[in-house]
Parts: sequence; C-alpha cells; structure tokens
Amino acid sequence: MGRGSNTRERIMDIAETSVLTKGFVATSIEEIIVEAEITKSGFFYHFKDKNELANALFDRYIDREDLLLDDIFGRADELHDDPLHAFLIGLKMLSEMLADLPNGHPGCLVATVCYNEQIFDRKIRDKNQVSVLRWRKRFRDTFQSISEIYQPNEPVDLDDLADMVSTVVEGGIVMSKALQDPKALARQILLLRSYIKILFLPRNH
Amino acid sequence: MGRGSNTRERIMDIAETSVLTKGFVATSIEEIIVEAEITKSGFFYHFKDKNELANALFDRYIDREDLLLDDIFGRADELHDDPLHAFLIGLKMLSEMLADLPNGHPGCLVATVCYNEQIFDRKIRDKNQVSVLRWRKRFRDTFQSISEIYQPNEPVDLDDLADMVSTVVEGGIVMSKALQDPKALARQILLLRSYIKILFLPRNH
DNA sequence: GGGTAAACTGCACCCGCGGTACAGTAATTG
DNA sequence: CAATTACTGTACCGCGGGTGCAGTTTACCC
Repeated sequence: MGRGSNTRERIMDIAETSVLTKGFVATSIEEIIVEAEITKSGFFYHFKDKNELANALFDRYIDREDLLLDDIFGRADELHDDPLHAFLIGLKMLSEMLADLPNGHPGCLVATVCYNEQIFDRKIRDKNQVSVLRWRKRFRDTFQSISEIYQPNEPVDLDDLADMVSTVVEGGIVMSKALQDPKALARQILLLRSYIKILFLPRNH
Repeated sequence: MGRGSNTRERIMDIAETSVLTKGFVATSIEEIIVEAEITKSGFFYHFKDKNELANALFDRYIDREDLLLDDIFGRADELHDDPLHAFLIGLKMLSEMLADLPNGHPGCLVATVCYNEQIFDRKIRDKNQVSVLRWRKRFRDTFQSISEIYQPNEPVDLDDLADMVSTVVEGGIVMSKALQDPKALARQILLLRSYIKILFLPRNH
C-alpha cells in the first residue's frame, strides 16, 4: 500500500456503501478494515472514532450532491432560456441519470441521519438541517424566477414547493428500496415534473 | 405488575418509540427493560431475540396504518359521492391529522427497514415490500375510479401515481425530521393534493 | 385448597464490537 | 540523516446481545 494508496478515501468509500445499505450502526469497523486491508490501528489513525467517520462521510456526500445538482441544472439552464422549461429539462435529466444507475440510487445520508438520530452527535444533525435548507434555497430561487413569468394555477408556497423536490427524492429512494425496483425513483421524479408543468403552464396551452 | 399488565404490549410501545427515533440497532434491550421495569429474562420470555421483536413491531405498525387509512378515506367517501372530491377531502383530513400530532409524525418503520436492510431477516424485508404494494393497490383503485370520470390533463401511470402518495408521506417524514419542523409533512401532503386536483379537474374549471 | 401453567426473576456466563494505550516500523521527504 | 507520515501489533476494557437454567409469584381451574 504505502503513501499513494489514499487509504482515507478508501475507508470512506467502503463505509459509505455499507452505511447506505445497512445503516450506520450495523456497519462495523471490523468489516471496514478487512475490506480496506488495514488494521484497527490504521483505522483509528485516520478517524479518532466512528462519529468522526460519520462527519467526514456526510460532508463529502453533501458536497458531491451539490456538485451534481449544479451540473445537471446548470446544463439545463444552458439548453433553454425560459426558467420553467429549463427546470423541466433539468428534472428530466435528473430522472434519466437516476434511471441509468445500474443498481438504483444507493440511498441518501440525509435520511440515514434522520432515521438514526440519537446515534450521531449534534454537529451532524445540524449539518443535515443546513443541507436540506440549501436545497430549499436553490429550488426556491428557481421557482421564484419561474413565478415572475408564469402565474401558478393554484396558490402554492414556493418554499414548500422547493421542499417537494427533496421530498420526492427522499421518498422515491425509500420506495425504490422497499419495492426493490431501481426505476421507481426516476418515475416519481417524472411525476413531480408533471406537477410543476401543469402548475405553471397556462391552462389554454 | 402481574397478569393484567400486558407486558408484551408495553415492551413493544417502548421499543417502537425508540426504534423510530434512534433506529433499531441503537435501541438497546437494556434500556427497554429498564423503562418497562422488567428483567432481561422477562424480555426474552416474550421475544426469543431482537429480530422477533422487530417482526412483531412491524406487523402491528402496518396493521395500525391500514386501519388509519381505512378510517380517514372511508369517512371521506361518506362525505362526498364523487371519487375525486372524496379523495381530495381524504388528503385534507390526512394532512390535518398529521399537523395535529404534537411532536410530528414519529417516523415510519417502512423507511427504517429500508435504511437498515441487512440487519433484518428476509421475512421482514418481504413484508415491507408487501405493505408498500398494498398502499399501491389501495390508491390505484381510487385513481382508477377517478379516471373513469375525469380525464387526466397529463398522461400518468396510475400505479406510479398511487406510489406517489407513499413517496410524499415517506419523503415528508424525512423532511420534517431533517428540518425539525413537525408541520412540513402536512404541507407536503397538501402539495400532493394540489397536484391531484389540477391533474384531474378540467382546465376550464 | 391444591395443582398447573403462565409470567416472570436471578444469576452466571460467552461473544463481538467500539474504543484506548502505546510501542514499534516502513517509507517518504526535506 | 533526521523527522514526519502512515501505518502494524498487541493487549486490554466495557457494553450490549444472547444463552441456560433454576427458582418464584400469580391467576385460575377443578
């Protein structure tokens, strides 16, 4: 192994997969070090305890998700000047990307934290809230731009509507896992898209 | 204590609360027996191991949820003959009921199982799938009746639409927990209601 | 009122896992 | 060549799940 082998990242990759499928508590340090081919001491050299690993996993996960959304909805904005149509294109691309994941979406650490609250320290629960509020801000801004052009056919709170993107993603992941159908998430995103479409597009198309 | 004290149910009540907030693995038998004021032997008299407790919890939880939905949407059907309006009334009542829970929805065991897959036995994962499919059937039947009268303004698959109810509930619970806002779930349900409304109601209202 | 079964208590013990402590070592870098 | 980084090895602790089994209380039935 030695220096160039990036052990810390390898530990985190192994841990992330395991945490998303089995849950944090069920992921033992023992199995991580076996798969990473290091010793227990090696693990605790990189992370002083399991909670520090959780924090590192969470930070990295959120950063990646943000980059992914920047990428998808950034590209969508390039493809259409109108904010509504750009967003609809973005949702379509998001759905397609999720449908193309061979084993389905691996799960979301936000939900993992929610369903294992007490075992994480306060820091990570606060970070969780912050990350959800960042999604809200992102999509609220989008819906703000849209509503300056299109008037919604139903009265809606734009913050709630922004949260609905997160809701459908988190709920869709749960459904995909429960149904053992990797494509379920993608189809739920398309339903959200359908809602946004008929909510803002004028009735006499 | 003695005979009439219904120890088994008391164990399950304590365990359910703990499982929904902390997760299954983080719920120790030790804390359950302290709160239930029994001994370890007493616990293992009722459940041969933790997995049997999980199975019992899950069965009871699903039964209660089904009864709740029967009640709410049954009452809604009594209040309006038209299937669309009855369903919209049902969603409103569901939302109001969730908003009235003092500490918000406690969480859903379906999601708990999804995010802790490997630690439960196969039996419980199968039951999870069955329970989600039962929700699908219930709401698919509703949307079937609706679509025989109203023609949707967008092409939608009725199974997916039925799943969206579960999606928004599961996702909404995650959002409520993450945001630490008990009312978030209720507001997401109302957005789903808004979608169903403008999806089926004719454009020239 | 005595017997039986249900519903426990008490105690002793094993294992796996998270975590600590600390000494030793191989490779890299300045 | 010295110092730092990135580990290994070993020994040990406490907690929680789980087993085994003998003993005890309580309710109810005959």
